[in-house]
Amino acid sequence: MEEKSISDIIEKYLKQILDKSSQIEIRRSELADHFDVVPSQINYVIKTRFTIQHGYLVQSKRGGGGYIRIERVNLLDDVDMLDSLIQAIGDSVSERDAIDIIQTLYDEKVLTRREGDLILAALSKQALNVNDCKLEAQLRARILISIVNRLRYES
Amino acid sequence: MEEKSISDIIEKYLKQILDKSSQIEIRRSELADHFDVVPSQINYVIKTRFTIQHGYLVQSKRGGGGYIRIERVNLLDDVDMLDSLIQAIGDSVSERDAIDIIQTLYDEKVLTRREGDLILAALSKQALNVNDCKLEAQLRARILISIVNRLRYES
DNA sequence: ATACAATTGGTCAAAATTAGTCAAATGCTG
DNA sequence: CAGCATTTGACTAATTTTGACCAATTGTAT
Repeated sequence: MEEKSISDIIEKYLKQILDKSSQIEIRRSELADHFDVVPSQINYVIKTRFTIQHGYLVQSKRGGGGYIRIERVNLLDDVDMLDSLIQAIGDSVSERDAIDIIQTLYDEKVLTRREGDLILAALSKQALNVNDCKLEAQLRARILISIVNRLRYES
Repeated sequence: MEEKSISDIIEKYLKQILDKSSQIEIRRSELADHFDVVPSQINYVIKTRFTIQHGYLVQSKRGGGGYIRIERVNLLDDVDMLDSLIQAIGDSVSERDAIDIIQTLYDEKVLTRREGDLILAALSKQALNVNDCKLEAQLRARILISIVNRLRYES
């Protein structure tokens, strides 16, 4: 469907493993060799596709015996999940981050598909276009926090 | 129905595929090469012939592995009602008006109670507070229109 | 212990690869 | 001819890919 770039392929590979084991440890250069890319591309994949907004936690260690560990975290297990989410949102959110956050909330069954779609319509670049990228991202953060806070009152 | 322009031919080509597969992914430059036109003509064809009013949803991605995806979606029955609602919204909406509009959509069973609540959280004075009442009302109108437009179809 | 070499991973920015925008030029139709 | 649609291309924006340089950790020789 959408594995056009090598980054997409690496992402899919890692997520397939993470579907089963909740945590994996890789050797950066090994994985890079396996897909015939430079090592720093692994960092790129992780930075763009395994953020906390996506529901993943990443730890690493350098030097001999170094590794990169990716862990799938279940936000729902966290009693103050909404709090930590608001924490993660901060005071500025790009549209891409918003998509990731809504996707995670959907994955966690906090939102229905339709609710997520409607929220994304509200957070879209088009809707918030205000000729000031900074203000736009701040608005998006405030709206998102307002919605997340509204989620506290039911369900 | 003779296709006079190359745009018509490209449109027909794409719609023939979409008659069978409900979704296609193209590479802009490839398609442009195939019909021997400049890449931006593909954008023209899409913008004039594959709008949401026509029942198509378009998504795209730039950069390596980029694509343009066109999806045929099911338009809902009460599209006319949404049109007149958008007319009524205009380019500025107070929070009070927003509440009324959401209430109407709820009464018409276009929105669930929860969806309405979440939308109102997004449209609240608090969320949109931007120290400029006029801008705030304009933003509220744009967000509301974006949401209403999203209601035109189901994915 | 200390120094140095070896082994990992991290950062950052340039280059490459797509797509988007906009307006001028051109063509077509009433 | 006037007005609208189409075609074109220069400029812009987003995303990925690559590589040079940096930082941390471990192993080893003195």
